Amino acid sequence: MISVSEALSEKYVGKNVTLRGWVYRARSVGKKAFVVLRDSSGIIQAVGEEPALSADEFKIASSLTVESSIEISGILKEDKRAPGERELVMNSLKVYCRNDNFPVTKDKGEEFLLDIRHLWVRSREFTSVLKIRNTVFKSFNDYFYSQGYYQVQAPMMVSTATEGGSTLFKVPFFGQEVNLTQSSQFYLETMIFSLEKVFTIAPSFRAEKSRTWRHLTEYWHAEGEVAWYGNEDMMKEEEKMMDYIISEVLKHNVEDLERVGRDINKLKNMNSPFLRIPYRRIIEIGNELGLKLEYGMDLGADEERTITNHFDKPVFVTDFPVSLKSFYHRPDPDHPETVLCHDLLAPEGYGEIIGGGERIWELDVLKQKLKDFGMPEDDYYWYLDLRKYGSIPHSGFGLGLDRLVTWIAGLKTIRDSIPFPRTIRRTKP
RNA sequence: GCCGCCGUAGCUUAGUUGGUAGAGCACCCGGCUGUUAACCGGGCGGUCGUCGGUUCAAACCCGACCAGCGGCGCCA
Repeated sequence: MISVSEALSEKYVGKNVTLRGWVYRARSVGKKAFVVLRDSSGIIQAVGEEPALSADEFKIASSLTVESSIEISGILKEDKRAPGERELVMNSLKVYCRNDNFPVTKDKGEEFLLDIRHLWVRSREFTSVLKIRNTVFKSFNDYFYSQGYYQVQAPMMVSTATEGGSTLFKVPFFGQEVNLTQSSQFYLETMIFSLEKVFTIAPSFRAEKSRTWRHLTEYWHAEGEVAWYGNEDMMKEEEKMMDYIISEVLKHNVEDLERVGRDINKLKNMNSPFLRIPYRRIIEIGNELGLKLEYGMDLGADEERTITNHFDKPVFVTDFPVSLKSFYHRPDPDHPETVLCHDLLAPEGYGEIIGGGERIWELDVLKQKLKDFGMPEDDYYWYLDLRKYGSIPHSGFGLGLDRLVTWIAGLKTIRDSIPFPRTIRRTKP
């Protein structure tokens, strides 16, 4: 038993081999049956005719249907007429499951593809997305392990919010209520006091009723937190991480990127250092590009698109005004009206994929911030304790892995980056 | 939450001024000695999203409901 990619290599030419998989296409011409077989590694054409196949087998081979599961044996031959220039000349055929009417055909609409996502995940296009996604997740892990980080896990059921409280999912919990987590950040912060450098990959949940190409209700959140790091240290780490992830995708997934239509040359250009532009300057650049921005305004989707289309590499936007960021961001001691933070905006109009920065580590400053934001100290007693006992400067970040995959693969919507997207109106399949 | 849009066969869709539904793909049958999303001929397949209204007559006009999509805001 060998895989399709092995069968396409030189070493099996002339040998009798057996392949298992699914029918990608089936055609018959006169006394010959052509079957294109698909497995996880690729597709290969097989040809069948009598007497190498029995009369019964030939009849079955010439009437196979799309996505039926089969096992075929035969001699591998070079043949310029076959796609891939190698094909299997069948001498036996076994059918595991013959389908009638596989629902996916050449005509497919976006909604229908979401309804039959459990079948669409077999398509060559989506298989390529899954392979790119796999490289992104693996290389994220590998990068941080190589830098001495520890992977940790935080609870998904929590009682405190990290962002605004209105975006929390409430779930019943033994007669009480808990929330599904929006971020593992605060839990990661607790663990830097023992491990110093930690990261996690976990789902985060947002109950915002977003209807956009860049939001999921449940998304994969990669987060890191590092003792003693300042904002600039954190950005440098993220640049190296991004370099590594992109180089790994370019190393393992060129064929996949081509299949999903990604411009690979653009991706090759995405190496560090990335630009660092303070928020104040972004406002000026936006106005030079014809936008009407004022200091203190948040960057909306249109503004972000205009700005990120202006650059051909990712851009760190730093030093946001205090009012635009959540309570845990550390104000710049030299410019207390801004916080020591960064957003990483992907170019080509894709926009924000990372948010991070220094955390407030002084107890009195954090208490004041909680008060300013109208958040009850009691709920955050454990977060405040971190500032009471051996508190240290530290920084962290959160990365939207689905957004990263969307950008790297050049996809139209974040829903195409994940096998089973959860959105405001979709929980099936 | 706000603004906009769509719903006809399993899928993609045509359907004029209101006159009772047509195609391509998939599937089935037949043909073809090398197909490349094969091709050619035939066949199967429709509660026109649901309910109600107007009309001699509704896929088409009106209303309500259901389902979904796009954009904004929020963020990763």
